[in-house]
Amino acid sequence: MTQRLSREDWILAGFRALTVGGVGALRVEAVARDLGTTKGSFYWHFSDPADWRTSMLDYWEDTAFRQIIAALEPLAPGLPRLQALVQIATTMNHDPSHGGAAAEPALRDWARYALDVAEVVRRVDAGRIAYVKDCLRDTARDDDEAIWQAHLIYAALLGLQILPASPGNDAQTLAKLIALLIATKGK
Amino acid sequence: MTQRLSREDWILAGFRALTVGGVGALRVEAVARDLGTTKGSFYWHFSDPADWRTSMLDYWEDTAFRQIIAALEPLAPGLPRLQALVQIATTMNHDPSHGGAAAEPALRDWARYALDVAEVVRRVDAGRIAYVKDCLRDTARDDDEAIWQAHLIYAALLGLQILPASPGNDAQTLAKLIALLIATKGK
DNA sequence: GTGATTCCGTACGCTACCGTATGGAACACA
DNA sequence: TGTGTTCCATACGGTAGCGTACGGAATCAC
Repeated sequence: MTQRLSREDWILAGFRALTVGGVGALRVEAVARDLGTTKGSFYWHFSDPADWRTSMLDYWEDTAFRQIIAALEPLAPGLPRLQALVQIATTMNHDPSHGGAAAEPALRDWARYALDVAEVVRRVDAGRIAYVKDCLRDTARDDDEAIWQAHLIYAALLGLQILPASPGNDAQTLAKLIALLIATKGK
Repeated sequence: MTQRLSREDWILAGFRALTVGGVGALRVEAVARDLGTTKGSFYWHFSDPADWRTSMLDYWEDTAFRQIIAALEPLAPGLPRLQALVQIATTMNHDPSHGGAAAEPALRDWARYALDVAEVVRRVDAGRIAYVKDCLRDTARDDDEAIWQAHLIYAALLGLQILPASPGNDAQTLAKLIALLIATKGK
């Protein structure tokens, strides 16, 4: 038992609550019970729930974008990175519920009711799409084609994550889509 | 002002609340204020909030699937229906907030925390995908290909609905995808 | 128009959460 | 061992929603 908690403990607990129960589960006293403590701890580490949520957003923006991109740096640019990205995105979907991809649907829903959350999600989406577009630079005919292809790939990825009835096939479906898009080069 | 309310009035008001504020906004007294009445009305028409939500699910399952499919019946089977379906799905996204497509993201998030909701959403998704697959019957090489193509198209549609401002048009992106999939026939 | 039925307003007790205030435990360090 | 700091538990008042009870208004039947 970690007796004394840190800010990060509360942030991670917040993501667990968000993943399991959605935005409505981001309540101080409920999460305190989950942590085996009281809100006395919370109000020591955070000024108010808004402060908590802001910290969660900062944390997520870091793990959801920068860390993944950094993990792909050692790979060769272009298709290898894109294929690895698809692999990561489709497999880490149901990972343990820390601040990773499992909380993303709830976070995306949260963004529909809170402007600051929407802004963070927008930045992450834009960054990811730009990254995918960059991976398609050599295979696409021109810049416009790379843009809409990246958009389509990312949208398909999001949609497949939503659909629960396609386990295991997500990576293959996306691979087929990418192969299809590349095959149209020059046509 | 409609003085006396019906069950359906409460159901539609529930979808408005769901669209604007998410699952957390499905509260009796708050929606009662929105309707200009009190919860005395609610507990007359419904036994409890669970009854309310069940009725909303029934209503949605009807409008989200059966009505749309019925609207496509007069069209010729195959591609015409699919193209019309894409047109409907991409344009009615931000329609007035009755129990239509605008509430669907919130409903989909709701499904992640409630088993009965998840079951309804699963049925609707499965039905829609089967319908798309049926539209692809003549253009796909075999049944398996039609299945994964339908899966991809529907996933892309969902993903594009999530992404806020798509460059160009969602309908156009989907049209390109469909054209691409059809062009691979026989290859 | 009057009686019965349908529908709604209001009041009450209950629970859950927020935010603050305050005392005290746990720890670091001398 | 003592002392200051860090961190947490508890208690309190306030708000919001749930569910019920009950009375009264609106509407219908005839």
